[in-house]
Parts: sequence; structure tokens; C-alpha cells
Amino acid sequence: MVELSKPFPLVFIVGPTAVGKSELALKAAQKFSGAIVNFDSLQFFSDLNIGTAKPTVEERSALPHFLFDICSVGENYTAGDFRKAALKVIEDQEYNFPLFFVGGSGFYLQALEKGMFEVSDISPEIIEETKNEQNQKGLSYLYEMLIKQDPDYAKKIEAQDSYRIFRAITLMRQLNKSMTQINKEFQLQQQTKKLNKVIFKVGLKMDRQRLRNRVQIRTDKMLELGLIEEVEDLLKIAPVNWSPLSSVGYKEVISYLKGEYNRTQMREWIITHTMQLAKRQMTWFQRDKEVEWFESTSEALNFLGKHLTSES
RNA sequence: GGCUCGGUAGCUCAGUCGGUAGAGCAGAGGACUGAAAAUCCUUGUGUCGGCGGUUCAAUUCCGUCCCGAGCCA
Repeated sequence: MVELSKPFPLVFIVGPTAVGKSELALKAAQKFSGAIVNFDSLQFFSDLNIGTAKPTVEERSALPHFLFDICSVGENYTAGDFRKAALKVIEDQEYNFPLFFVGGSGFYLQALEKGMFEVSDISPEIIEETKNEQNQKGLSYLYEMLIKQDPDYAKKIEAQDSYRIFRAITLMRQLNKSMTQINKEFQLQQQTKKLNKVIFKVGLKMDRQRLRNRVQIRTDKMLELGLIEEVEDLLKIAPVNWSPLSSVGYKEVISYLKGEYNRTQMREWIITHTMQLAKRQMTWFQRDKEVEWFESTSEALNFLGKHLTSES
């Protein structure tokens, strides 16, 4: 056990899925008498357990864990919600524990570090109206509208990017401002939103072959533990369009249950889509030059041992 | 044994009425400000099963052989 000075530093453990982040977090938190904070976009939800490779309740009982199982099935939880919750955890706990944030959702970490646009929720009427327009006139109609109203922002996104086009149109309707304007206002106040703490970012990575091997083993384990049953239970209570159901592991099992895949295909597609996810995660985190990368848990622990104790 | 249909990119297949070929998926790289495990962008040379024949030219037509699926015996 190592004594650190207060307020304790924040450690962000990042990397692709299945690389061993949870294990590293657990060991590090044990070593420094710390606590673990989740920033995985799906592990916030109770009832998403096997498919998200969430540490079990028993595994979590040894140490304080925050932001696991804080939402129930059917709820929405956004990066902005996470930011608020994480800031609260930091405020409440930074004198109690070194906090080890673990997860694979880079966007959420960015939300915490850099802040989010200060925007209100979009009214259901606007969402409904825009959705109807998209259904009747097509995505290109929305994109044309975006080009007219905010050409600079339109240039930054692709004409096929349904997600961002829809978001931009609804947000602009809600606030009566362009995305460019919103972004500009955000830039002006960004300094006040930045997380001003001592932070260490530790990345775990692994070559593709080894990672694929781990993903295969983990996928088989998930199926053995009852992933299919977990999905069947979710389908009984979750709204049809609940977004977590379209995430890796869940969507393939749903296709299997619908008869679109046989069992072998389901397994193969879970593995393939998991690897694609891992790749996107690496693309995200490698852009962040503050991340120190390691190929093994022990190297990462050594680094933390050196720097957490010599710092501050 | 006979007949039929197939054999084209790592996979599933399209195509060339003869001028050496292209989609989807996979793979590789990238973007990312409220659904992010989402959403999207870039990236396609491969003895067109083998060997012969016809032809200026064959992956394409003809012959033959090999392999796979089906039907008939």
C-alpha cells in the first residue's frame, strides 16, 4: 500500500475493449487504496452485464466502485449526464481515494475533460417533426437545410451522417442558433469548463492478433455465461429502439433470435464487430497525446508506481 | 457411369453479345461535442479452376481434364 498526497490524482485507464483495462484498474486501485469510476457508456446500465464484460458485483465488492449500474433499462444516458455525475464523484471523493477511471468510451472522457456545449434538451415536438421530415423527404432534405442554414458546419460532416445531421437540425431548431454559433460560444468559455486536476492517462494496447484471440475467448465465455438469456430478458422489458440494444454483442444475439444468423454466424459477427470497435477506440485514444501507452499490466503499474508517488 | 448447374478479390457473388473485370462483406487507415459498443469517410491487380483449340486478341466461344452441388441410373 502506498500513501499519496491529497487531493488524490485522477487516473484515466484507456484502451480498446478486451485488452484488460478492468483488471489493470482493479490492481492499480488495490495498490494505491483507490476507487474505480466507470466511463464505459454501457456499464452505467444495470441488466447489461455479460455483454458489456462488466465486473461482477462480487468483484466490485472489494473496492469502492462508482458509476456502475446507475441507470435502468430503457433510460437514456448521455455524455453530458456522465460529465455531471463524474464531476460530482470527483468533488465528493478526491480527498478520499485516488480515482481510477476505466472505460472505452473516449467521447465520454472528452466530455469530462473538456466540457460539453451548454445546451438544453430538445423538445419532443422538434424531434418528432424532424423525424417525420426525414422519413418523408429523406436525409438529403435535412442535409440541404443544414447547408443553407450553417454551411460551415455542413462542410464538416458528411451527407450520409444521419446521426449528426439530425442532431444539428434539431439542436438549431431548439436554440435558434447555428452549430457554428454554439461552437463559438463554447470555445469562449472552454477554459472554465476544462477539468483542472492532476491527471494521468494510461493506455493499454496489444497487437491485433493477440487481441483477436482474447476477444474470441471472451465471446465464448460470454455465451457460456448466458449472453443469449441476458438478451432474451432485456427484450422483455426494453423499448424496441433502446439504443444499447444496437451495440456490439447485443445486436448480433438479437439477429440470432430473429433467425437471421445461425449460432456460428452470431459468434463470428460478435468477434468481428468487437474488433472493429477496438479499432475505433484505438483511433480515438491514439489521437490523445497525453496517453502513456503500455503493452502489459505490470508495465502500467510500474509507471503508476513511479509517477503517482513522485508527483505532487 | 449419364445429365444439369457452378468454379471470378480473404468470403458471398455480379459481369464481360471476345478488347485482361466490379459490388457487398472482411481487412487497413481516418473522423468524431449530448444514442458514441453509435454514426460516418477513404482504400479493390485478382494465373476470372488447369491444359489445349479457334482468333489480331479468350476470363468470355469450342474441346478436354480437375473440383463442388444437385438430379437420373
